[in-house]
Amino acid sequence: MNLSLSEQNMHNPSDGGLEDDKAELMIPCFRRNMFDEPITSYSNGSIISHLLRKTIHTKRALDESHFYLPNLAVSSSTMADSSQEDQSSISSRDSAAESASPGSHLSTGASPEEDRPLSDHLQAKRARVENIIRGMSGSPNSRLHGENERAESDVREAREAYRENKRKQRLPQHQEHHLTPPAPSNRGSSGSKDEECHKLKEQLQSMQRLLRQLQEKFLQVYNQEGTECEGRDDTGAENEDATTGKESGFVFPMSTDDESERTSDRAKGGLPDRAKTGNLFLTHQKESGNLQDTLKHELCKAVSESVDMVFKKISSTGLKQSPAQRMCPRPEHISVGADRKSQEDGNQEQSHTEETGKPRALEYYESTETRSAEGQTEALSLVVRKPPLSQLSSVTPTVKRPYPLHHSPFQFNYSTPLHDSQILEHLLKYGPHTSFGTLPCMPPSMDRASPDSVERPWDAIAMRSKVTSSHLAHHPCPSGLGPVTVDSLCLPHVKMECGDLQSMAERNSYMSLNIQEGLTPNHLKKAKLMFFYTRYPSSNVLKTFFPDVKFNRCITSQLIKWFSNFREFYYIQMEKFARQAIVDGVNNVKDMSVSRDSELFRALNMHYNKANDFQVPERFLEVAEITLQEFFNAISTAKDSDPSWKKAIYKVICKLDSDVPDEFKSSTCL
DNA sequence: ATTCACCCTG
DNA sequence: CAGGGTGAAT
Repeated sequence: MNLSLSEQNMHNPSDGGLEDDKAELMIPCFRRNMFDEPITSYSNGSIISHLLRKTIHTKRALDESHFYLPNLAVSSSTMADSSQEDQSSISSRDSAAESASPGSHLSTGASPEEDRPLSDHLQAKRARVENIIRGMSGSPNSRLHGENERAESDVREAREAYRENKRKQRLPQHQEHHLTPPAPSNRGSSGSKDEECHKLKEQLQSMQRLLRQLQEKFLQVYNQEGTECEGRDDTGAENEDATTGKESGFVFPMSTDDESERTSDRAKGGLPDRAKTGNLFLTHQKESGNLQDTLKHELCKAVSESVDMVFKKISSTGLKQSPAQRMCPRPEHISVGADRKSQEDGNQEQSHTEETGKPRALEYYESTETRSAEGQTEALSLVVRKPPLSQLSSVTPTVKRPYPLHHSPFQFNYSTPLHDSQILEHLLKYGPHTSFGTLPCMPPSMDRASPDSVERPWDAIAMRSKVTSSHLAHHPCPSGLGPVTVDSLCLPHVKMECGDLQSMAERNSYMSLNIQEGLTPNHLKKAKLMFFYTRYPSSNVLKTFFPDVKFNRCITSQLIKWFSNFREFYYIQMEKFARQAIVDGVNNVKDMSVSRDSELFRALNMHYNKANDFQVPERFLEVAEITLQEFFNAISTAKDSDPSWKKAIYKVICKLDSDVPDEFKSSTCL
């Protein structure tokens, strides 16, 4: 599914068997997400179930928890080991894990670690979880900074190795990162790194708040149910907070520069929970099932709200630039500020690693030029190749045209989690590589995009037209959605990278509604009429008479194929009527004539001029007659025994082309 | 190696 | 009408 899940599968490979494992599995993921990813890739229900159980355990076994501490280090090193293994032997498992759905943890066995005794395994996981909770109640700052560094470096290794491996295996991953922001760049500028750290801290804080609230609530209930209120060495103050509605007892040592976030988080997430908690106090012990459900529900809310806050926070930090900066984001801003939200994938990392020494503006244009040059020299193939992943972020600016202002990326509301449909919609509108924050401020030089950079979208449109052209007649294009929209689709990437996305797009009427470029049914009709004049049009003729078509190899081939098909039908009819005449006893070639009344002409006219709204030139009748006579002669003299007997006829006919009237040059002649 | 035309098929 | 296969021409 995504990196997080895949790694999750890798690093927790022994999650087979027990139902509990499924929930417990979430916690390592949860913890890791504090550092590098938002919590989006697991189900709330699982987490809540786990937390409900875990809180009890924590309470009872809290003082044991130090016993498990070493396991945390084991866990960390295990990740690193996995990452190394990843490059070699794990590849098969890797792909298996990738193909596995999030809910298929139970079936992803076949790992060496699965042989580990289950009790050990469970203990280890439990230890990790408990350590998290303990650390949350204790001094997150001290613990987190130490572990953060260690884990981050381990995770970094693992992730990079994993990515390296993954890049080789498959490039299209955009749809897999919708909800998973790219991992922080570790090699970027120190400024961006600080920014990353800051954001991670904020995420961590949110998570901590959530866990704390969870503990509060559950311990309240637990105390209510239990006979005594055990001294809660780590969260003692929380009881009061919960009952009084104040969280003053919680002071997160972690340094933060944004108190308002916490405040608003309380307002949004905390208070409703607490109101609910008040009700929970009335819940009887026998109704613990209902209580659990209620808790789950509330926790779902709290988690989602927390995620909202994190996203909102990140979004707002991304906008904390001067207006000028905002309007003209440098590439890394595009990546960091936008791609993370768009969840496209971790490519932004490359933008940091590339030519970090250069002035950004220079890098920006240089990369653009590089891409354009490549686009120029690269042969255009039917299957548009995806540019190397490492260059995607630098490509981004080149592909785009200026977009209408109402498409401003900042219109995108990041305070709410992005849903797949939103992502898809954005991808369809702006293209998968469009940073959500790029376009309204493209440099002027980008506006008048070089022919090469425009070529790619056209290529794809042409290809799309092959698929959708037959539908276009039934879906007249809204006039308001012109080439800009089509261009914005940036289909080459969609087509080549995301099979899934592409298929989704094909099912989306949005696509067929807005593609009016390339070869349309009208072009086909026009080509058919042109066939009355020329059976063998040169590519120059085609280009001359289809001025509204952006020609590339694909389009040209398609047009040539059209005329090939026309000829095919034409010659088939000729042969058929010639043979029929022979069968009918015609002996003289001169008896073979073609008039507007003849069956042959009606057949041809029906094929090329179905609407019969075009006056077929007389010359075509002559050519048709000549062709028919050629066939008649050939068949009469038994030349058709030669496998290539038709070629002589073709040779004659191809010389009979006449000029196409200039009226056909107008794209509006139809 | 590429392009094109033809042929066949669906 | 498009796609795939084939062979000739370049």
